[in-house]
Parts: sequence; C-alpha cells; structure tokens
Amino acid sequence: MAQSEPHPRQNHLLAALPAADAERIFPQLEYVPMPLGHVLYESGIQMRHVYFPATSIVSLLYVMEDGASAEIAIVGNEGIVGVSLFMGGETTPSRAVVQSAGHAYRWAGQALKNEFYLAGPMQRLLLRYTQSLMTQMAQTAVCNRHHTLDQQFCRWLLLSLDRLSSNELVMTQELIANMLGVRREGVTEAAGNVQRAGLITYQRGHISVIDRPGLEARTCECYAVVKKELDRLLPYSDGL
Amino acid sequence: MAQSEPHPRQNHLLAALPAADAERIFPQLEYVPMPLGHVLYESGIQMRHVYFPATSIVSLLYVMEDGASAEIAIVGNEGIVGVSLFMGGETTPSRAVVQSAGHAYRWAGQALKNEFYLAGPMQRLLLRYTQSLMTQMAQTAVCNRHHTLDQQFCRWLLLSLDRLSSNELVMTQELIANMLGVRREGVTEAAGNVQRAGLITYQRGHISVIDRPGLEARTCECYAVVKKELDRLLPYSDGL
DNA sequence: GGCCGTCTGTGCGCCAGCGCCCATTGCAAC
DNA sequence: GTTGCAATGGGCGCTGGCGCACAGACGGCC
Repeated sequence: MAQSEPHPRQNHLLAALPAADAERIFPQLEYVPMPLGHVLYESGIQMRHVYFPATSIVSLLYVMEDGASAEIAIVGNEGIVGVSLFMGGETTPSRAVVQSAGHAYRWAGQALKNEFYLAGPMQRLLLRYTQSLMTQMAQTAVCNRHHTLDQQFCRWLLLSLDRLSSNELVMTQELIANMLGVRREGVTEAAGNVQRAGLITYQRGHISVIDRPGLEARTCECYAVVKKELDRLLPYSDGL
Repeated sequence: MAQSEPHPRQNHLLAALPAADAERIFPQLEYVPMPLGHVLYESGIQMRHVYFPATSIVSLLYVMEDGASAEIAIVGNEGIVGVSLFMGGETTPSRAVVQSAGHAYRWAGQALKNEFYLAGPMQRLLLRYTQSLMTQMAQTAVCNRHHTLDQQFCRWLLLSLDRLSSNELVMTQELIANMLGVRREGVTEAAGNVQRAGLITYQRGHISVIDRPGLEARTCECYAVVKKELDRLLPYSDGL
C-alpha cells in the first residue's frame, strides 16, 4: 500500500465497508498518532474509544499480579482495538499497548455502539473480526503450551509484519520478551539462531526479514492457522 | 440446583431470558444426551446446532498436526457451545468434546441465527458470554506461559466443578492430561501433591474436593480472573 | 474367585527456559 | 570525539516438565 495520504481505507475493516456506510462513518473518525508504548486501555478501565490501526500495531497483553506479562493477541490494520465495547462488557482484564508506532482511526465508543446496533455491514465485520481474534488467542494458548521459543519468535515476527504490511520492524528484544512473556536473554538467543540461519538481520532494535519463506518454514503451524482463519473470515484484496 | 426435572433454565444463559423470549425460544430446544467423549464439532467443519449444556461440560480443544492437544476453554451450564455460528464464521479451528457426560439443550443453527438478528436479550446474552469466553481463552494462554502444572491442575479442576455445580468429577488423569496438554505422569504428580495436601481425594477417575478454599489458595490468579469476569458479564442468581 | 485391562504411581536421564551476572557494542547527545 | 546509556551477547547452575519404561492396584466380567 502506498504510504501517501492517510485514509480510513488503510484499515481493512474500514476498507471493507460499502460506500453508503463508509460515507456515514468516515466523518466520525479521527486520525490520531499512536506513539510507541502508549497504553490505549488499562485492565478493567472503561473504554471511551475504539481504534482502527492504520500504520500502527497494538498488543493486547495481560499483566499479572507479580508483574509478569504475556501477549494474547496482536491487532494491526486488519482489525480494531476495543471489541469489548460492542460485545457489551465495556472493559476487559487486559491491557492494550502500542507496539509499533504509527497512526490509527479513533471512533467514539457511543458512535460505534449506535452503528453496531444498526445490524448492518459494520456489525457483520466486527463480529467476524472478533472471531478471528478469538482464534488468535486460542492459538496463542496452544503455542505457549507446546512450541519452542524459536518457533514462537518466528510466529510473532510474521504476525507483526503482516499487520504492518512491511518487512521491517523496530522493536528491542526487551520488548519482544515482554510480549512473548519470556526472558530477554531467551529472545536474544532465538533471534541469534534465526539470524545465523540467514532469515533476518537484527541490529539494535531494527529487524529486517531477508528470507520470508524461510521464516514461515521455521515457525510452527500456529502462524498459518491464524492467517488462514483471518483470510477466511475477512477476505481482503488490497486493491479494494 | 435440584436434580429433578430437566428444564432449559438449568442453563444460565437460557435462565436469564425474559419470559416473552423464553416462551418463543424454549419450544425450539431439544434436550439431548451428551455422552463422554462425544465430539460436537470438528475443526473446520460446518456446525448445524449450538448446545446449551445443562448437566454436562464441553471442552473446546485444539488438536495439532502432531496429535498434541490443548484445551482453550471449558463450557458448562453457564454458556453455549458454538459461538462461531452467530459470530459469522460458521466454523472454528478447534474441536468441541464432551468432557463430562450429561445433557444439553440443542438448538438448530438457523433458528439461533434468526433469533440473534432480532437484536433482543438473547443477542445481548450471547455477545456478553462470548466476551467471557475470550477472557477464558486469554487467561489460558497466560496460564500456559507462566504457571506450574500444580496451579493449572487446580485451576482446571475449579473451573470444571463450577460448571457442574458439584464437588465431584469423573475424569481419568489421562483425559486431564489431554486437556491441559501435558503428560499423564505430570497430572499424576500434580494430583498426588494436591491429594497429599488434603484438598482432594482421587480414586481411579473419581475426584472429590474436600477443601475448596484450599484449592483456591493453591491455584493461580487465573481462576479468579475468569470467574470474576464471568460474574461481571453475566450475573446469575440461582433462584431466578 | 480369578483374570485382565485400565488406571495410577515411580524412577530414570534429558533439555528448554529461568534467574542472575557481566562483557561488549553501537547510537546519540553533548 | 568522547562519554553515557541502551541494547545485545554470552556463561553459569537450577528446575519443571518431557519421554520412556515398568510396577502395583483397583474394578469389572466371566
């Protein structure tokens, strides 16, 4: 996608809206910056807005009583942050943090709910996206149980890059460790392995993918499952 | 709850329906047996019905390519099996298996969808339940990452018992191991520890809880989070 | 009452990831 | 350029859970 003008259609959910709905909704959206590390929602706190990431990535992560954390899902330009607003719960026990800086389209919670109850295309899109989010969470649970850190690192990298439509990522190993819920040193080792295999280069927070097929071969099935399910639920053609 | 007559209100979602909706919906439900091990849905296969467990428990579990498995959520009389029908995806990449035999109320998928699109109380209940299910999945992911098998065993036991409104469970260690995605021997050890601590008795597939507060103290925070979130989203009073 | 299959308990060696500590290396700000 | 700090890379010993193999123990069935 061209970097050019910001436009709501950079977000795939918004892009999938029919013209009539888009005309009604787009004027309600606000284009806002998403600085790295910014906390959009805190666990248990009432949300006022939802966010449709355009050029940013948001992590949904769970912070435990002892401070340990784990990411449960990644949201980028394929989705929306704040599903609990239309699901009815208003809050969730998780935190939403900007993982990769950029921009997003912000929408007032009440406006979203009004639109949702019209039971039109937006409702359909939101529900289908929510299902894909559930798949991602479920897969994260499975992956945490069964797969090696190397595999999880690759999965995480691929999922993140897909959501940026890029093959570069700015992210320290420390942050990745927080996301994956592992030691920083563990990420150092995993990243080192992948780098030695010639699949990426990693220099002080800058990851570049050299061999994407190689990465996909190295990761576990979890990545493919999540991707396939998203494609199935929300087919997106870039040219739309 | 009295064991007496089967009645849809044994399921908390159905019980929460206002009289008018209940009168419309209940006649469409079919009271069906749920034999142990019965597979309600297979990964990727179109679903024809949803199930409201009354006296049974259903595990949503993920089976990997190599045969390893992991449970991502437990559904009992507090919920419904088959959320992807109204979420729009029709299928999920997971499998639904009866984990504790009993009965459930079955509802035709199309009837459910018709009701859902009325945007009445049933829709609200279903969406809120789905959110609680997401919490459970997320918590499972976190728990898999950070907590010991002992803690996970306690969490699993408590979640299961809550969904049976009982303090006894019929379940071999082999099955529990499949659910938790660990070795059978691991479960033997965890169960042994908990039994030696005087919190349960375990005899050839029959688990009885002796000291419930003790169990709750021994498990991780994950149990409380899931329970609290369910109570918040779907408050249920037994006398309703 | 005896047999058999299922379920449970235990004992190895093994390894991935943890917690802790410190060495090195770039980038950036002055 | 120098200095300072964030970021990365490695080296310990430790432990929880794995894979495997086998020994009891209970329960149902004939």
